Amino acid sequence: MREEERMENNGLCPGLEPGRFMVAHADGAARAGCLHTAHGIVRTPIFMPVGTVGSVKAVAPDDLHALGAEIILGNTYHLYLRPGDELIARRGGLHRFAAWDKPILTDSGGFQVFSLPGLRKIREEGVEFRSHLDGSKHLFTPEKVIAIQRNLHSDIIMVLDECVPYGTDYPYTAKSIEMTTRWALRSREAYPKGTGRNLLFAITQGGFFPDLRAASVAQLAEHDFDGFAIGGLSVGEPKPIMYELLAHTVPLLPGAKPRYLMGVGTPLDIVTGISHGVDMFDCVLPTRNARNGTLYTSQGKINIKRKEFAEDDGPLDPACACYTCRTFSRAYLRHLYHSGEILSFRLNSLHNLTYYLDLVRAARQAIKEQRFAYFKRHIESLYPDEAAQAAGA
RNA sequence: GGUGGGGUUCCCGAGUGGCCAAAGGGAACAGACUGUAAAUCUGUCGUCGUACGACUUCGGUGGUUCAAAUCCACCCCCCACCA
Repeated sequence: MREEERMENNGLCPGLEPGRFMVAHADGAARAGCLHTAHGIVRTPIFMPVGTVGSVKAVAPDDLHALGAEIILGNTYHLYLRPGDELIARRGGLHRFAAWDKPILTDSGGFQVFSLPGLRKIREEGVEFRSHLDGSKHLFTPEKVIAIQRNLHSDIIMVLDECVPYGTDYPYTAKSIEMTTRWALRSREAYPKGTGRNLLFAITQGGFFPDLRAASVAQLAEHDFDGFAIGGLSVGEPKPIMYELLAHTVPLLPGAKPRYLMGVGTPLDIVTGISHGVDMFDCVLPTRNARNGTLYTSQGKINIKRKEFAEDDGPLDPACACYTCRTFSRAYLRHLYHSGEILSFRLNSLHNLTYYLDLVRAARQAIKEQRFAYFKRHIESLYPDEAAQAAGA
């Protein structure tokens, strides 16, 4: 099956050069393509499991290979603080250190500046913050963050950005995108095109103001980044607002470059993103929810801890081919959850990640076969509450 | 047989006259989780009622008191030590 995928890969994007991105199929705004990184080709649209500290929680690389993960995430902030990017560099980089030989994208730490409350100062030079581990003070500059990610041997380096919370006013947001742009340009200067094999992605921001979103994209798009991300969404805003902004922003991003919607989202969010032309996604939901008992199935979302599953001998999802679904009953998975067993985290994570990877694979296939709109309606039908909410009901 | 300690709402366990349907923890039930300080957090948790509230409960029985899980008497059971 892996071999088959590889052949499809070759068939999908013949002659794709290292470091390049290619759109092979389009269906409306949705597109399917390939991104060539230093550690191999990633087929888009893709979901990237989150492995913040160099580990996709509860899941080993073998499992990730089995469920078809093509690229995972690591985090600059966390790995810099512990065990240290230089230590990882001495181990031969994050791939070798973590025994993951496929691509890795590393987030810049911009999100941590946003999400970790407490002492932090954002100024032109960079961000001063305190470690959540020991309270020690650190300074992240755009240049420093690039250096850290190069030490990690990241395949896709994200620039340092400022992610503003929902509710941030217009004047602040307007200034913020200007600084995020300057930071991105400093990042590009610190790591000129052609220096190494790592790709460099810029992050567009703009809060919840369409014109600022457009301005941020315009400022960044004229420069030679390898990809463009949309940051600062799904930070507490109502879903219709996020969807409107997504619909507004994605088409502005350069069509020839990969487009990455950061930190999003639910299956519906992802399919919606794909429909607008997003190529890459990451989110903690499948792994975090797995650990908290919320599982995604072909019938929609279920909470495995519910009493109704206590004597349910059926598989978690009859339509799923993952190890968990092939092997265990809902009753057993519920028991493992209630007993606080470590195996619960692993089996649930395995399943949810399989669901997400299957989802993007199915989306890719639907695009290829020109039936993406139908596919999207099907996914919407699985999450009626969320779809209604997104529609503003 | 003696001496001492104890029996509290599903479990453990606070509570020694009114502010007690009774702290806290656990279990149970339900919900949340979106570039992971998340193996986390929130709610419910005697019965009936949407609620103000009403009713029943602290081993048993009887008593003292305006008022008892709390005081008294007897009884039942458990634990420790001594015989």
